[in-house]
Amino acid sequence: MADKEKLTQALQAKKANMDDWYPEVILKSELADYSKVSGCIVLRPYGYAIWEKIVAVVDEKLKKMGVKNCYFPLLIPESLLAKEQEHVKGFTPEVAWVTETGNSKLDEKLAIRPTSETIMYDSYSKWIQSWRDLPLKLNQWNNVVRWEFKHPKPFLRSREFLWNEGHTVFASEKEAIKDSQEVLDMYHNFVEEYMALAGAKVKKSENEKFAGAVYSMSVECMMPDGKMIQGPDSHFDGQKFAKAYDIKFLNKDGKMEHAWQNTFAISWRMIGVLVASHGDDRGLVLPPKLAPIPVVIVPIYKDDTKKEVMKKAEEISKEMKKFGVHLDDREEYTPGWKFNEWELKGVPLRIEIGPKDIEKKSVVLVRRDTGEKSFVKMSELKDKVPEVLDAIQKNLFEKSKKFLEERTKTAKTYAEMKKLVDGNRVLVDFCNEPACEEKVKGELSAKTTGIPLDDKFNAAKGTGKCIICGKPATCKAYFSKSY
RNA sequence: GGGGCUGUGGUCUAACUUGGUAUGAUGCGAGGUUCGGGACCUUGUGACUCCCGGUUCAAAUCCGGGCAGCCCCA
Repeated sequence: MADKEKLTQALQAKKANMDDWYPEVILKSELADYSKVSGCIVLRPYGYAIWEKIVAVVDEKLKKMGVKNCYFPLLIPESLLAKEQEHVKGFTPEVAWVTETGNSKLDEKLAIRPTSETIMYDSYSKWIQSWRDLPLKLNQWNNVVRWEFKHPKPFLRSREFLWNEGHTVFASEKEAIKDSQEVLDMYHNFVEEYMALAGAKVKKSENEKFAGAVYSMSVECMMPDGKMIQGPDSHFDGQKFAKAYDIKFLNKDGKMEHAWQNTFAISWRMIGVLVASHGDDRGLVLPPKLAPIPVVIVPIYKDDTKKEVMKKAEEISKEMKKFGVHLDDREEYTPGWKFNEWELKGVPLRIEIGPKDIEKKSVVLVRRDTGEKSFVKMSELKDKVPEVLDAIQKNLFEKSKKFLEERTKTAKTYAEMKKLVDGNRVLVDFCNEPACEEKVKGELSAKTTGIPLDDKFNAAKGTGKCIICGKPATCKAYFSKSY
């Protein structure tokens, strides 16, 4: 009971205290666990199953775009890492190094990859000779290490994390830009349609762009406390890396040119956003499209009805196999116990079947998102289950969208922004100068979470003066507290 | 970057102020009884009290350092 009380307390604190609720629900639902290494978490099978689903969907989408998977080494020689100045400056404070093996020191220390631009582009410079070698679209699903010094948080800020890193090369600027936009759209679609999270497509400010990029775009999500968090991103790198790593090709006219490049990524951080956004006082709430177990059947029986109930439950389970149904046939737990456990684990839909249901030739459906119970004829179950799963998916997204809209404000003055910035994202006229952004960081602990992009990737234009410095606004930008 | 809190079987916890090898629950194993919202009974199992050092006849308890987790502020 003590265990239960503790759990309930922490879980019921979601609204009041996210910081307590969030790690608790991750541990109790067996998504992940802490490890002996600070900032490095253990992804347990249930959590890994969600990651596998994310990988499966995104991987398929990438392949459709002509991206091929590959694998590059975990270790990167120091000399390679140092070639692109801005990139190095951005990453070296967080790099973990291998300096010795066994008892001997290495001549050149090796970086554990914080990202793989440097080692991949060294190969690219060899592989790309002619315009016929382009475009080159490679991706790897791997792990990277960034030794952050802020307090780690499972998924949201971990020192090692899983992600994909796509690195594409094109013969022209136009092609590269178009491709980076398609990638961002793909991620945006994934975030909204599969994760059921409202995602804002934005261009990053000068201050927040990726180290080495010409410009960066991302999908930004809002956490329940109104702080923004960066989701998947897509960067246009121009020819910066091509020049640093000597990636050149002979064009159709026989002239040597530097190639144009993009990079893009989505990480397991999104699992954290998913957990925090959809979860409630009972635990996780998973969107059907990413739930390892979308539907669970809980049989209810007494000794004399056990045989009959189980037979029917197995029958239904088989019939519904394609929806990913799991039959909880454990005998050592009572139905009530199972209800609670599966709710904690966020299973979107529960089917209850007991003697009374069999009599009426129906079952009880219970939605995780609303808690709503309904009675459904067994004969209609095959149509009803996908319908309800779909409704849950939509409902989660609509809730997320509404939340983001409610928490989106505009401000005309700095004072107004100061009032609104706690718990909202605030749209203002902005000059896009790093100095202005640093000022806001210092004074309000807030930063830009991007310049809004429309469907055609036009960045929102400024219509007056930057509300921070008063110089002409070159764009509109969202300011908010962020993760 | 600055400040604070915490660390005891797998989990949650009592004892810490006032030093004497650890309380209770949960979990786990076995058996029985139960099963429509975390049932119950019997019995068994499980902790060199985060690590290193110091003080002491004696340390979970006091002191120092480390590690880890959490919170607040910049």
